[in-house]
Amino acid sequence: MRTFVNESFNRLDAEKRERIIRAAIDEFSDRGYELANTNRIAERAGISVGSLFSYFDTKENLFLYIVQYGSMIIEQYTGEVMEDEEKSVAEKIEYMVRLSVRAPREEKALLRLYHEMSSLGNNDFLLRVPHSLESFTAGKYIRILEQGQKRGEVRADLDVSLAAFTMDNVFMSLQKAYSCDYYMIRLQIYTDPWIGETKNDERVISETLKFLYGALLIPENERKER
Amino acid sequence: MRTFVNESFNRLDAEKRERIIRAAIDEFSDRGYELANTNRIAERAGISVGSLFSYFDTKENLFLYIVQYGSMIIEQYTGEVMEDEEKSVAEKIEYMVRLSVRAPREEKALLRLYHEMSSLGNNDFLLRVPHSLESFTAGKYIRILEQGQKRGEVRADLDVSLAAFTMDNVFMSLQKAYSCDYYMIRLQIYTDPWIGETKNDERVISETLKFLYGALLIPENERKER
Amino acid sequence: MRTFVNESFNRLDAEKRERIIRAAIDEFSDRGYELANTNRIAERAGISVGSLFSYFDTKENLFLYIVQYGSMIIEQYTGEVMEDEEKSVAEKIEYMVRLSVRAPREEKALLRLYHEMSSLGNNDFLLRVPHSLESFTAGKYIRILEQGQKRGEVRADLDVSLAAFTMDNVFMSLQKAYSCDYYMIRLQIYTDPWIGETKNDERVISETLKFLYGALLIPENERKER
Amino acid sequence: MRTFVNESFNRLDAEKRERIIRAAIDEFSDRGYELANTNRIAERAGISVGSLFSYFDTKENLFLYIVQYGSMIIEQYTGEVMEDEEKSVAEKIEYMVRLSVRAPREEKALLRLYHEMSSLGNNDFLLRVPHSLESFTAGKYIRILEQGQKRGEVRADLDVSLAAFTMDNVFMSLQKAYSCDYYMIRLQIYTDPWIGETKNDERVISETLKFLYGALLIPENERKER
DNA sequence: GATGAATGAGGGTTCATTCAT
DNA sequence: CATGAATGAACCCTCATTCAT
Repeated sequence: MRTFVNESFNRLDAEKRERIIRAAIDEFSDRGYELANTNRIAERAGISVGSLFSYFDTKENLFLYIVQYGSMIIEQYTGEVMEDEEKSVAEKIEYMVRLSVRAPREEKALLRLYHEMSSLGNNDFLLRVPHSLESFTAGKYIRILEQGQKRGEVRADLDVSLAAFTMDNVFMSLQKAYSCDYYMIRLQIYTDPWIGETKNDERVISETLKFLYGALLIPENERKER
Repeated sequence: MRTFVNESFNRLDAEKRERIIRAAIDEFSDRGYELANTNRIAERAGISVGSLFSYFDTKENLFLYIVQYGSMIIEQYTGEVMEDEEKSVAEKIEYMVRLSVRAPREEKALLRLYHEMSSLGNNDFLLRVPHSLESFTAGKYIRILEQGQKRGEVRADLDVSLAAFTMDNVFMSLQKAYSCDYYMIRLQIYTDPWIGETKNDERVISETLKFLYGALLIPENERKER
Repeated sequence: MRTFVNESFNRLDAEKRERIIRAAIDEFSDRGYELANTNRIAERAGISVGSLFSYFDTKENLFLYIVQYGSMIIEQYTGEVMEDEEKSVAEKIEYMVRLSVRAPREEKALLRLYHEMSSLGNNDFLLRVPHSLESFTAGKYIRILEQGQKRGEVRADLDVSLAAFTMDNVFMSLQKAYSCDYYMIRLQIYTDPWIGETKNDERVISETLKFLYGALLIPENERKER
Repeated sequence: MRTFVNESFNRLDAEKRERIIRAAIDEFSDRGYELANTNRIAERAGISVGSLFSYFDTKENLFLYIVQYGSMIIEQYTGEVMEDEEKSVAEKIEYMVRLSVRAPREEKALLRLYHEMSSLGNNDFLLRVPHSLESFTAGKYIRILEQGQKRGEVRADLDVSLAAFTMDNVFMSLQKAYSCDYYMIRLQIYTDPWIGETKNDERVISETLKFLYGALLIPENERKER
């Protein structure tokens, strides 16, 4: 795995490292890559620019490191539930949908950052972005669906790769709706009729689940016993 | 509807207006909002900066106008098919999925631009973005599903607002995968196993349709006659 | 001839152009290339940095232009005397020696600048430096000596290229002694015994001439009539 | 003689001292004074910056010390030959010319350094530069010429101070032509016609000698016996 | 004495916007 | 109305020097 950080950064004590990472996440997620200001990141972190640039050679490297770091944090959220053999596919999907709605509240900056990265748009910069999170996630989703097919929970006629891709799209869209202003507004446009109703989240969750179950699962009453 | 453009722009002859719009679309979609350069836009358009700023008060306004303009173009693509009473919901969905894969080829810059806007991320700027396209689209999708429910094509237990939202998410993700580098790479991660196979597009389309039909439609053999 | 300047600069009125050139010459010759500050150059010239960088793309280009400009000025000094068929080689040499002592007083900054360029030391930058002055001067000196050989004034056994080179070295060293602190001190070390004596310049001139005549010319009484 | 170094440096063992000096010479001659980096010098020398700055109070002092040191090395090259009573002036001049061509090959960095110093151009800094080498050399050259006059080898009408100065200028120009890129290019401009010929060095040497002999010496057949 | 992490002022360059012509 | 020269604040990154360990 490519490394974007200098040794010296890893020698720092955890508290300081954390401060710097948080300062960078906040700045990048507040203003986006271009508008983020390295001097301000240093200031937010309570260190000098000189130090910042001794830890990371360039603003780009700092950003890439932060993204990589964010990926790890997000991976942890998906956690062990997904690997749990006992859990049904339906339960795992529910876990992910709930996470997609809940995570943004706890790690808003991190998810914005993630969105920011995907927005780098269209320069060569992008090729240096670490896609480890995507690969990891993709593999996990595909495996869940494959296993679900074997167990008779998931529709046998689906191409698991593509089904996993589309499912992930749904998760991602949900996360964005709960972390980025633009997507939040978009959600509100759709849910305008509800405005003022409580328990919106619960409703979003249950409807999204209905959607995904319909798309992916074999209705319980039709499942063959194995 | 808020207007971001000065009168003087509308008095221009169509050819010049078109030139300016294209120059702006290209520049914004090539470099993203922050990196786009108003001087270069003027140059690309063959006019002076002074003129450009007499048509649009600020870079922001220019961008917003361009996005609004792009929305109109994209709206046209969805066209009359969607309103056609003769067409089934399944046919309309198929039309949209095919469009999501095809449109990026024809209007890549426009779609990137659209993505660029959604990436503006998190500043007050965003609140001024025209959401007319979203509102329009949202309404259309909701109506289609409502009608589908009446006709017995669409699952009756769905909340149409939310179902439309999720369906739109799937369309959007598809469009991004075919117009923005980052999302293209992400798609490739999922479809790695296929690499080298031909007819990828057709496969993406058919699998996405399977997904959406499963999520939204009542299987034909279960439909009640009305 | 490579051009380091943008069109816009040439469109400026002469007075402003002169001001900018002088400001740059002064700054570069005062502080040397690395320490010269483009913001200060703009300030000295009474323009904005923005303007300065619209005339010259980079500090490097500005410097190169200034050097090229300086070369032209210096060339003019050598003037027509050198081409005058009536003048003897001895007279031409005397002219150059006197010029080498006098010019630094009138164009100290220019000559320092020239020295500064030769001091850029050892980076690829150097290869972009215009050597037109050198080529021009070299050609002129070589021609003078060749003609002198034909006329029987210059020793026939000399290789004119190398003799011209060494003669030029002597001129250059003299110019530096009169324009750059370091070389001035060096001259003083040699002439320490004289300190306090007046007419030092005249003495330097006459001794340098004696040196060069001895090296290059056939004593008058030994010249063959042609 | 002013000292630019702290006691602590002299207490170091010779090997370490040498390492530091070489690192500094290399860095200064590679990049020039302004671009030379003290952190890199320390690194090249395998010591810490802290130590470096305990030996030398400032970058300037380090540079001045290094120049002084280089002077000593170069002095050694002129060696005893110059003092040898048996040798004729012609032989001594030939020795110096050959040295001027050869030395740069062996001590390129040192000579560049020397050139770099003379390029410091025009700041008060310069006044602190050690001119011991110049004084030493000047004295030596003057003495040689004086002795030559007494012996009837050197033209009696010359002012030895000035003749020595000009002769030194010729040596210096030669050294620069063989150690600094700019002056190398200048030499090539003069010797363009020769390009491709071998034995260029030998030719430069013999022509330079012809030049200097003509300038300084009494032709052998005209010498009075003493 | 030795280390090397930390400092922060400084500089080349860009670009949205203005305004005299 | 059109032009495009002019503006200057803002930003990424460097590096000589210090000082706590």
